[in-house]
Amino acid sequence: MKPTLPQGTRDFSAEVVRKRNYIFSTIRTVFELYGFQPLETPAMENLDTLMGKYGEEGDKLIFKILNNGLDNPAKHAQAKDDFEKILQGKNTKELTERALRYDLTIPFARYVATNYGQLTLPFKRYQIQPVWRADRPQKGRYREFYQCDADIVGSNSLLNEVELTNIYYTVFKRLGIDVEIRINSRKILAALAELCGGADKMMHITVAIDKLDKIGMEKVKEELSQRGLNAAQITTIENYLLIEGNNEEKLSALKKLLGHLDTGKKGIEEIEYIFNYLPSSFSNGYLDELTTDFTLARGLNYYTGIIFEVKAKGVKIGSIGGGGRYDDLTGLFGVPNVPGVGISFGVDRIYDVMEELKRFPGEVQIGTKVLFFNLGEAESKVAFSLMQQLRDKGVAAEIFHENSKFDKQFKYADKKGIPYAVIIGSKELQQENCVLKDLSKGEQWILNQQELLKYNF
RNA sequence: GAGAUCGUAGCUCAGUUGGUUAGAGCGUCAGUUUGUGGCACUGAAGGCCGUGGGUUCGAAACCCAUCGGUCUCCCCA
Repeated sequence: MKPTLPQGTRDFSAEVVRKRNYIFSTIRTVFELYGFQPLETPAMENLDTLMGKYGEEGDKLIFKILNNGLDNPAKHAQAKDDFEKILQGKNTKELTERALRYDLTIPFARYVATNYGQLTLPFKRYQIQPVWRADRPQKGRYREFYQCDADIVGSNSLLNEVELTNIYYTVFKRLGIDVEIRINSRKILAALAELCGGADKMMHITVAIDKLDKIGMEKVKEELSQRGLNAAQITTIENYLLIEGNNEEKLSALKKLLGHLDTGKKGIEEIEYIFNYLPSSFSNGYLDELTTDFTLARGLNYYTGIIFEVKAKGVKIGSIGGGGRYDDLTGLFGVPNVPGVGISFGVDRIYDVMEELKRFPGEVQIGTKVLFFNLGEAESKVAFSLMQQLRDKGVAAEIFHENSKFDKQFKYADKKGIPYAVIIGSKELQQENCVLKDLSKGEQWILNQQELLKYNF
C-alpha cells in the first residue's frame, strides 16, 4: 500500500520551505518593525467558539474533531442517539466539541475577550499560523494553508489604517512584487444601499458588485435585478460603478453621488484621511500603488469601515491580501465595544506570484555554506575539527560522509548548492594547510588552517 | 454541495483501429576516472498501466463502479 496525503494538503521540500520562510520572515520583520507582537493560539478551538461566526457556508467548512471514546461499547446506544441528532441538524456536542481553527481572526477575538483586562490598549498583535478549511481544493486553494494577520484592537483612530497600508506597501516592496492596494469603505457601500432604498439591500448590492471584475457590468445588473432591485436603483448602482479617473476625480464624483448622505460623507472622509496622510510619509511612487476601488466589497460579515484588498500587477490570481475595520469583534464573546482593524497576507498566493515573477533571491536556497571533503581517516579528523570550529562561528558546514572519489564529493556539493569546498588531502595534512575552493567561480586558494577559520563566508 | 477532465517508471510523458516480452527523456545508482565538480560516453536498477468488476480468444486502451489528482461554479486566502 502506498501512503497518500489527505486531500488539499501538501508536503514542502527544503527548497519550498526556504522560499516560504523568506516570505514569512519578510512579513514578520515588517510587523515587528511597526510594533506588533506575536501571538499563537491552539490548532483547535471549542466548536462553539467557531460556529456561527463565518456564516452558513463557513460553518460547513469547519473541520470538526470527533470526540474520543465513542467506541466504548457501554456508550454505543448513546452515541447512536447522538448521531441521529446530527442527522437532524441538531447539536453535536456529544460527538464533537472541538474543531480546527478556520481563520486567525476569531481565535484572536476569543483571546482578546478572555484576556481583556490584562491587555495594554491599543493591542497590536500579529499571528502567522496554519488554518484549515474543509473546502474542495482547486487552484491556489488548499485545505491547510497559512495566514499572516496583523490586527489592532481598542482604537478607533484612522492612523491605524494608515499604518496597515504602510505595512502592505513595505512588505510587497521588500518582496519585489508590484501591487495595487485597493481601498474602499463599507460606509460608502452602506450609503449606496441607503440611496437604493434601504440598508437591507446592502448585502445584495455588495455581493453583486464584488463580482464586477469577474462577470462584467451586464451580468452584475442581471444579478441585481434577480435580487429584487428595480430599474431606477440599478441605474444608480451603475452610475456608482462607472465612476472613473484618478483617485481625486473618483472621490469628487462620489461626493456628488452620495456625499449628501451622512454615512457616505463619513466614508469619503475616511478615505481622504488616508490619502492625505500617506504622501508625506512616502515617496511619490506610493500613489501608484494605492487606489480607491468603490467596487471592492470584501465578503459580508463584520467589516464596518475601511476595507483593503491587494492585487499583484501583471499576474492573474485572486487577491494576495485583504482586511478591514470591524466595530465589535469581541461582542460575541461577551466583551462589547472593542473596535479593531486588521489585514491579512495570503502566503500561498504570494508564493505563486513570486514564483511566476521569479522574485526569490538566489541566496534563499543556500543552506550549507562549506563542504569539507573526506579524503581519508587522518585527513577527515583534521577536517572534522576545523568544521566544528567553523560551526561555532555560525558557518553552516558539513563533512562528506565517507572517503569517496573527488567526483562524488563535488557532485554532492553541486546538488545541494553548497558554495564552498574545503579540501584536506595527504599533502595538506602534511603541510597543515587546506585548499578552499569557490565552487561557482571555480577558483581556489591555499590557506593555512587559521586563515580558514577567519575567512568571511 | 453541483459539474468537467485526467490517473502508464521517482518526475514529465509516448504507447497506432484492442494483438506477442509496455517505451523515451530527465532523475537515481555504478563504471570510464583514487588530487579537482557541473560535460560526455557505457551500463544497471526501477511498472499489478490508480483500484475493483465487466466485455473479449486477447485490455494500458472499450464499458461500469470506486478512489485519487487537477480545474470550474458556490465561497474564499
